[in-house]
Amino acid sequence: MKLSGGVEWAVHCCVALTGVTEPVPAATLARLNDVSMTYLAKQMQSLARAGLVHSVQGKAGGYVLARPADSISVLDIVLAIEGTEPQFTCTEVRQRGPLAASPEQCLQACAVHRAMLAAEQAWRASLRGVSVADLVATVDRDSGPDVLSRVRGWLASPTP
Amino acid sequence: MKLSGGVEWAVHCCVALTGVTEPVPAATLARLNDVSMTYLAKQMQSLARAGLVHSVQGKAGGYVLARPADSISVLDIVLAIEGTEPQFTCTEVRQRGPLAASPEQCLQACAVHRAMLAAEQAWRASLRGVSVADLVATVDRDSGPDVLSRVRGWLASPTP
DNA sequence: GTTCGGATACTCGGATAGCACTTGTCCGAGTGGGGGTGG
DNA sequence: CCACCCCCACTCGGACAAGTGCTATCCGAGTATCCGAAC
Repeated sequence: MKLSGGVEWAVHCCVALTGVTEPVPAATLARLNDVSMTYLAKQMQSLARAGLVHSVQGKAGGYVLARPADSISVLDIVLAIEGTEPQFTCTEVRQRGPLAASPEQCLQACAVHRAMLAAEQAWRASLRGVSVADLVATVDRDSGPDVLSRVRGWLASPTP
Repeated sequence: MKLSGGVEWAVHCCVALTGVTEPVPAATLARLNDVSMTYLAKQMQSLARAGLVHSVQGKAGGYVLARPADSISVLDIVLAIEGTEPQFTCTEVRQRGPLAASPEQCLQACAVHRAMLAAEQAWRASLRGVSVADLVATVDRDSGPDVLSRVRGWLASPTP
């Protein structure tokens, strides 16, 4: 029940990518956050595979957000990195053992399964309600708009 | 982001333990659910360590619920098995890299951290709102009260 | 001066090792019960 | 017949391996750019 560490990096990168028009290479994003270049590249690949960012190859290549920031939710990023399979897998304990229930008695999910499913739905709904644009607005409100503008400027011409 | 498989077993065992007065050994619970005896014993140990079930040693020993079923939430069981540490660990990316923020600018949690925290709180709240007694009531309503009564009878005198 | 071509350097992408955690298992410590023995 | 004591079988508890997925890394495929040469 632990989130992959790459999720944090991916979300931060999506926030940093807002407002930039030219592609940003993974190496630049890695230097910005001071993290492993190759590993962050892997996370960006996952984002590209999920269609959240658009990757352009070549000399001036890199990553750009594929959609407006207000249409990319944090849930999209988490699912892109972690995978879309649910966190709880019901093994149908009911149908095992000496008091096994018949399959026609198990047409609907068991009570335990439903409780877990409801909790995961709540979790997903909370993450779905926060978009990358919301995060940008929050950062601007908390720390001032110059923080993210400085990030965008650095991404445009990074220091080697 | 995957729950431990033992969580399912632990919840089912807690449901099965409702209404029984004499201690039930881990081996009996394992046979009821047709799962690995030794591994389920490990999960029951975690429940005992968390104070959810009371363990009695000796010849007629086993496990009993330590509290009324309506005061044991599914969240309690999940936390007992998975551990209480939060699923998301913020590595303070803000304070790293060439544009690192100063520590006094990071007095409150960053926007990403707060979004993840809110989602986890929603998840926990959903699980906290479901007690073992609620699960029992749900099973009784769905499949009839005889299902759980048969389970209790089998736990009292199990077939070897 | 303009245009075409190729070499180049830089990018992403998937395939590849290392490590931590979950899964699964085992044996020892402790305890209540049952049977034997003595009164 | 009853009470006491010892042995035992049964239980939990923590310590010990194996498998699986996350972490981290590398090298190859692909492409826009830049430079040079030809027209």
